[in-house]
Amino acid sequence: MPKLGMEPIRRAALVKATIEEIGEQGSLDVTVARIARRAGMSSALAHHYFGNKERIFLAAMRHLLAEYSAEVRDALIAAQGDPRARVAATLRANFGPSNFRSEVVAAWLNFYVLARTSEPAARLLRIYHRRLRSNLAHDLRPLLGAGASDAAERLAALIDGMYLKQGLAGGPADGPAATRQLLAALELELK
Amino acid sequence: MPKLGMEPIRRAALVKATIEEIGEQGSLDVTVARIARRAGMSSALAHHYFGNKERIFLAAMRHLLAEYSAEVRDALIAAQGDPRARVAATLRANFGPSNFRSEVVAAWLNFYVLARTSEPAARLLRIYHRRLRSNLAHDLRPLLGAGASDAAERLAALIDGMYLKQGLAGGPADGPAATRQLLAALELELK
Amino acid sequence: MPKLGMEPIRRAALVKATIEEIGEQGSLDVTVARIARRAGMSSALAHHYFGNKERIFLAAMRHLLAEYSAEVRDALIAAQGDPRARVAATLRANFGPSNFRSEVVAAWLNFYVLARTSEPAARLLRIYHRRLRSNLAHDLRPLLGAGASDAAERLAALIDGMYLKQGLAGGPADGPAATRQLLAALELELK
Amino acid sequence: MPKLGMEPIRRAALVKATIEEIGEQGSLDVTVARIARRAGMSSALAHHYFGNKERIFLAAMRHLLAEYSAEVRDALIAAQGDPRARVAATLRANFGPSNFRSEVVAAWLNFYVLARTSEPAARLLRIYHRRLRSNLAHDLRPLLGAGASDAAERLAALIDGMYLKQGLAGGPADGPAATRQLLAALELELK
DNA sequence: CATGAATGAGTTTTCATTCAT
DNA sequence: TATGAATGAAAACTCATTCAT
Repeated sequence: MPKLGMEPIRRAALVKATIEEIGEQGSLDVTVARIARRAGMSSALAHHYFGNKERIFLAAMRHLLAEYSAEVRDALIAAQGDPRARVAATLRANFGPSNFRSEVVAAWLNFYVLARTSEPAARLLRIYHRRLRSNLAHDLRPLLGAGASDAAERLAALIDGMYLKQGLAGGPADGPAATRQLLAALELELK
Repeated sequence: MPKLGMEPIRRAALVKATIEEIGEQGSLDVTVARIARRAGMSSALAHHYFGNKERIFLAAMRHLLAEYSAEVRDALIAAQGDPRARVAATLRANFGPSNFRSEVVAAWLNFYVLARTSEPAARLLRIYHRRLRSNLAHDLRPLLGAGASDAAERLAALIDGMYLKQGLAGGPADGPAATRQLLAALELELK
Repeated sequence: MPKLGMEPIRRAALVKATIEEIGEQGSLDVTVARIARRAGMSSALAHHYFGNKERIFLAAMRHLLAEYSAEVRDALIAAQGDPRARVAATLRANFGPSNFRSEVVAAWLNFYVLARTSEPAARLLRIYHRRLRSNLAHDLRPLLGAGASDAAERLAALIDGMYLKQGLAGGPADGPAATRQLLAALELELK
Repeated sequence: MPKLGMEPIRRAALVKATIEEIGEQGSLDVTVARIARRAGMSSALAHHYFGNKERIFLAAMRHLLAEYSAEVRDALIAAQGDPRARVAATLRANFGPSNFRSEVVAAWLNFYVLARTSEPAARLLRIYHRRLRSNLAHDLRPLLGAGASDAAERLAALIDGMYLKQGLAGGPADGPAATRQLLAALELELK
């Protein structure tokens, strides 16, 4: 017997299953049928809720991005007003346990690929990119002045590079090591 | 009008077409039929020469890696013995016109994804990763001592991050800008 | 107009179509597409229900074997306890109208070939072989003692030989003639 | 440098390779390319000599049949005029080491299947069938009179049944055991 | 005599998506 | 709300066969 109010539950289950499936498979070549089975429903229902496969992927991306944003936001709140602490907090947030998990990194990498095909996916990724860079630049400005923007660019690229490295390694993610490297780079940027 | 000695010509044409196709499509979801057509032959012939699709991809990766290695090697020769010049040359080589072309970057990104599925692809990528890091570390050692290894890691990750950024941007690649950022980072590493 | 509970109907239709197709074609070189069309559905649906071609073949074999076993069983029941009547009944059952039809014989012959490639098919055929021989031997024991086993072997081989002959002839099967020969052989075995 | 007079050598090599390949593969699903490679030549050359695949198969059948006939003929010569000895010799010849080899049996079985598709193959097999039966009947006539024909039919079918059994078993062929059974059946036929 | 080159045609299998229930 | 039924379209891969050399 179908229940009322299932929609958000189903959608969340599908998003979760999508990320797990992509993470496990290491590729966007996952079938709607498998995602749906993992989420405990038929593929027809998955289509009912999302319309098509691309939209399932987009929802998963949005979920990851939202989780990521929340983690950064929390870190910034904790850092209060101190610019240097804020930059460090932003960097750290990228490698916290909820973002820098092996399967999330894998999904992330694949969404970069998706972005080459799907304009909405590209848009989402660009938003994330811009926001990260502008956050960093904003907090680096008082410390570095005109050079803040380039420094932000470098730090952001370094983060992405660390993700890529982790994506290639395949094993469990070593967040602390990555964090250490980022903080060292920050140190250098600040002389 | 079959001719003798076509094999190397056909193989090269297929490798070239594969990179172009992946670059254009922005995804590994390219068909052997399309690659073959672009290379001017039937898909059956492509299979005849490579056996299967994965092996076509691997040949394309090997080609890119070889091109890359050649560029780095040439740059190092030009830099002669000076460590600092050698590091700078290595960094520059990554963003030279033959490596940092839009379609090559796209192919590259996709090979990272392929590496999650195909062990041979992962092996190739790991070799490249290790070599880049050890090259950098070797030349940084006289300049930085114990910190050379971490610095090499950061510079290498920064390179990858720049590729990722370019991959996302999609437009024509701006090698000089990327080079500038890398040289700035090197400056910082060397105090 | 999809209906519920189609699975058993579809499976049965595919099994039937497979036997007909093999019988008509006289070879295992039948395509799933043709089988499916004959069964009134798309080849995709055939795959949905059976997974792959081999499993379609195996289901067809199992069907034939089950039909065969049922016919033998019924004949044995009718023969009651009398050993000689039981042996005769077993022999007759092999050439009854449901087993000794031209297309069934053709399918049978092809399953012998399939058994050389597919272990599950070989297993099925071995079971049938063993069962036939042990049934015969069991009922011949009281009549022939130690020689029962060899006699069973001969009668069983004779049955197979008759199938082979029919398979080669190609025309409509002449069950009564085959039965007559088998019963004559039985006569000889029993002196 | 191509040599003169290669034709019979090439043809023989192809026939041999065909039988081996079918025997090994246990199926007619062997490719011309594999047969040719096994015979040490290109598939193009195989086509040059035989025109098409079916004709390669037919040549292999003819070869087997000729070998078989020779063995029977030799046995009959050895048996001289004695009818009973001639029948026994004919039976024995079927299970001699050159005919009753595992791979030959496998090829044989597959040619039965081929005969359902290829009229020339069917013709060859019918000739063999008829000749075996008429040979047996001819020699049984002085011993059994009117019953000779039926007895010949039974013995011939028994031979085929033994081949089929061996074909299913798959292991090395046990000629002596089969011979023993055939001679026992002959014994029974002759009272 | 001999072969590498080449392909058209075909086959299995997969999958996103739709629809009646 | 939920799903089993159903399929069109596509893709990888295979192979007999042909042909120029």
